[in-house]
Amino acid sequence: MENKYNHAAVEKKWQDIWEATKPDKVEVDHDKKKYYVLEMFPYPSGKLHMGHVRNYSIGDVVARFKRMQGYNVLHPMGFDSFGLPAENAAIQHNIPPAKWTWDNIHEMEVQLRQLGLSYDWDREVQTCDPSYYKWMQYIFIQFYKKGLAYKKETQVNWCPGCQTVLANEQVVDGKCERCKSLVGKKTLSQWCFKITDYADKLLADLDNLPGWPEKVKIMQKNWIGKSTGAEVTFEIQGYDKGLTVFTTRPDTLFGTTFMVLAPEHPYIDDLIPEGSEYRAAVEKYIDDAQHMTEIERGAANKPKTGVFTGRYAVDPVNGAIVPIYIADYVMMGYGTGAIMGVPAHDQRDFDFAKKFGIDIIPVVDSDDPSIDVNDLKEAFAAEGRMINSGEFDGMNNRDAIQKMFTWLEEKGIGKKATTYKLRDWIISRQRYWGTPIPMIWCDDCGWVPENEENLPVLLPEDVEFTGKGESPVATSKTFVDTVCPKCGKPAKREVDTMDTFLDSSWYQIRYCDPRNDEKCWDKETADYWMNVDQYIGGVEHAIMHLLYARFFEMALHDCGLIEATEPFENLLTQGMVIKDGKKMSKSIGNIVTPLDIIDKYGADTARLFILFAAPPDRELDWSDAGVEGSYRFINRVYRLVYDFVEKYGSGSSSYTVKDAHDKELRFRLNATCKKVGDDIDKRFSFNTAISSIMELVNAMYKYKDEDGFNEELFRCAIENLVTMMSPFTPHVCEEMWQHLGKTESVHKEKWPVWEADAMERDEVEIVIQLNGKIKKKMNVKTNLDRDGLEEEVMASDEVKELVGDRNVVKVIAVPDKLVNIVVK
RNA sequence: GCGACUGUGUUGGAACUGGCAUACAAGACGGACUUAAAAUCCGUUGCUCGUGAGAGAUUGAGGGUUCGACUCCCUCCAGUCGCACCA
Repeated sequence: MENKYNHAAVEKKWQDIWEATKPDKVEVDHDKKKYYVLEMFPYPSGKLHMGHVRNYSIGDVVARFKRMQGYNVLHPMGFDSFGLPAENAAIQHNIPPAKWTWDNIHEMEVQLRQLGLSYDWDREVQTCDPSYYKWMQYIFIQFYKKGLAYKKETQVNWCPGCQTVLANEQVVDGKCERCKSLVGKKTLSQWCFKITDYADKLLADLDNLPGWPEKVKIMQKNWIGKSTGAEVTFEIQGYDKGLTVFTTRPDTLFGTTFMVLAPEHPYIDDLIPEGSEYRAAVEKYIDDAQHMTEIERGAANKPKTGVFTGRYAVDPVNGAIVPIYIADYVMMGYGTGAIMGVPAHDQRDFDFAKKFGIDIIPVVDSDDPSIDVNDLKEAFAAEGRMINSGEFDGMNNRDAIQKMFTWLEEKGIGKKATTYKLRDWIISRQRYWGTPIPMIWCDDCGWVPENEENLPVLLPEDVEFTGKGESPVATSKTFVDTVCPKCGKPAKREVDTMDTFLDSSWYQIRYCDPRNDEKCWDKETADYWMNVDQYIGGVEHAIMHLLYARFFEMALHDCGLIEATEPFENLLTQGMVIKDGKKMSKSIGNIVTPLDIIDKYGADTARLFILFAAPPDRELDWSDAGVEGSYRFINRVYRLVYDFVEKYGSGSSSYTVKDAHDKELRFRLNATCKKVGDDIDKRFSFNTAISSIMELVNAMYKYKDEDGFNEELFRCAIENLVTMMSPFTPHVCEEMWQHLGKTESVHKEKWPVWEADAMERDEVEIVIQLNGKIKKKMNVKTNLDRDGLEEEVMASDEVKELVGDRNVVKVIAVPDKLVNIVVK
């Protein structure tokens, strides 16, 4: 051991040893309790950023701590390596996506190893590897067979600049993230997953996830967007089909004064035929709507627009004749794409009615005398008493809603219905760098899945990257033409690839059995490890990734491939790393590169700082001075250990307590063991765990200079200190441990157990309050009961003087804490 | 607009179940060591008043519950994030 802490040498030394001896390799062991800790795997952009360091430092502390507690810990790492940036590199720099990606993966592997993370690297997966995406294709086929995958005409985001389809996440503020063109819409035939089949289960099972942040559950709940109401069918005059609307307010049916169709509604072409005097205006309106972006159309407070169709509908509850309009404030994607307009009780309908001069008929009266429902300034959406509604008059409108459900059903004009905001998941991408969809089009048999023994369907390499039009896969001369797996006739392969969110929806299961060539995983093995006990990642994945992964787990369960129905038992969403109050970004120029920090201070310092500076779920403000502080602390501990070993060498750590200083140090040591363990295990409060370790170190420095140095006790304290720090700063602790004469790794140690008798103290300082204000402090015996404490305190001269001749009204005594004397 | 979260010294943050507000760290200042600097070690350090012992106010603002509130309740303000014409 060098007398000065040399982070570069120490970290290199132990990383090499760990790489050679693989201390974190795990297998199924039914004699041990398992613990599966997982951090969201990175996209291989080539460079690690501070967000990664934070994410993986948190996971590593948990993994190391759980191992010390005796669990069989699965802690894997891999790469989410399909995706658009690789393809952009191909287009811009003519580098094959595979080369670009694999180069980046190798670079990032090196950087991850430099952080000293305790992964079982033998389980590493890369989603772009054929041995991985083979099983992606297998799963797709299982979903297809279950009826969960289907192809349909659907509207997609279309970038006119790049001449290609974009995923929702590639549309930023209504613009293409690459060329900044305004994104429009286009109808294409796309593969979809029936995630909506699971809408109810995805929603209901959120209640079975107490280990998830409330915030994430609320976001998913809103995204699924369940609402219950009624479907009601209106007759259209002179048309043979009825018009069905969805409403959550059937109590307002009597107040309907118009109807609105979404511009994409399928009836429109039929309802307003060629030759109709309204046709031209309608066509123009729909055309304008088509060319509007989501953002333009969806902008809040956008003035209402619309066009009359020339048609009228009949309100089934009262026979009223109401005009039918087309307006873009009604969305085809929600409900039935048509609404009943009740201007008196819906603000949007109110705005529309005002603009088009439509009647406003109130059907719910307010109890508030300041609101006259016959002269509304805005829609009245609150609770009230029914009016103008036939037999429902006089009822509370909430009761009327319930009555209305059965009434509608009896009359055969409607029924109770549930709708969701959640849409089916469009998974086709007109992209190259993704998993090929293993489907074949045969003119005779239609869509046929590739035979499972022929998987994987490999991505072709003879493709051109033009960045335009359809998938680059279509340009391959070897890929497209094939034969039908069913009838053997010439057939064509699907050229679209899968959304990369599919790849990351099941990787957590593949990690359980990552080298299996025969099956996607051995079910028994996967059932041993799954589900993930602790998942850690950024909150930006609260909806998409986490919802998709939950859907996959449920669907895979229904395919008989896995027992669990939820993938992630507990979820920790870590906050962003910011600097000077702003997000780290190139344009602001406030990026701090992990490699620079590792170079200057070492990985242990980077890890310690990032865990110490803020609680894990909050934003973390990067501070160069703070990093210095963490570095100083590690040095301070190192010196403490070094000086001790130089003087005393190795020896026994079984001690006897000799004096008050010894007793105090023993108390501090045990209190720290308890607090650090609890902070990591129960609260993920790494910052306070570290601060109490710092307090222990301060106490040890103080003890060292006091009379009666007890070598064995101090050795015990040092050993426990190094053990407790090892999850945070694994390299330097391993080095110090060795220096203390230990031959086994510190990471194989058991977490220190605190001793109850060490925590017992004879005296405790309590607070004396007078009318709730702190006046004095007093030492009393510990464990006095309420009465005993009150008696002792009230008997003391100090307190008598404090109270004086005032009248004691009440005394509140809290054992071992305080006594509050209420006087008049 | 709806929903969620956050608000504590100069700064990051602590206070876990209502019981000593400001732990731990950063910064600043002072001292020791040094030819000097760095490093290290020790000390001081939220605010106002007071020479001082000490006193007073204080956790975004205001109110409430309580013997006692950073913590619970109500109203409001500011910031961050998510959703957003969802029928």
